Amino acid sequence: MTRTRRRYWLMKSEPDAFSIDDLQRVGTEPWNGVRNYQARNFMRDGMQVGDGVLFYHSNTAVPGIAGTATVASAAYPDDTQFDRKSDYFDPKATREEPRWFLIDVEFERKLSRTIPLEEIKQHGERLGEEFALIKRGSRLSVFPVSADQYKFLLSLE
DNA sequence: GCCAACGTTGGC
DNA sequence: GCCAACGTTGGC
Repeated sequence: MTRTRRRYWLMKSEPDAFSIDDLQRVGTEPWNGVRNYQARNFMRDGMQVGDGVLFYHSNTAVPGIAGTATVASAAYPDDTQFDRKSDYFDPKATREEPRWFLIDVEFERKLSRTIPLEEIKQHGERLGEEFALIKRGSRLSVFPVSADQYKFLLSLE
């Protein structure tokens, strides 16, 4: 078997809906509800068990990186796409041809403090202006982070 | 295949 | 709550 270098990702969640504390409580959570093709493709085609995840709190008073997690499963179909009663129901998806995939995310640790977006932005030059978190207008909720970016961001803790 | 209209994201 | 930026939908 070939060994694959661990990859890193950033995943956004609105803490009112699901926070790092919620993840700590449940341990592992299926990352359902992603309905963006680019984000889906990262989960379906890019992620592997053991990959590192920066857990980001969005749409909250102080948005920022709140914890770390790991990818805990291979990609599989997001069940909510088949559930008529779910907000994430997709009438065009079928069991035979699912449209949306997810992975399980496992709690690693909560940071001693949330690293605020405002502070991260001050390191744009260090992180690269193309970094999706600080790139103007970027709304992607799942995207790759380089090993260097990962290490640097956590060094701000 | 174009593109206007619409819905969503997410910082502020 | 506002609204800029973006992605998706659907008529043509």
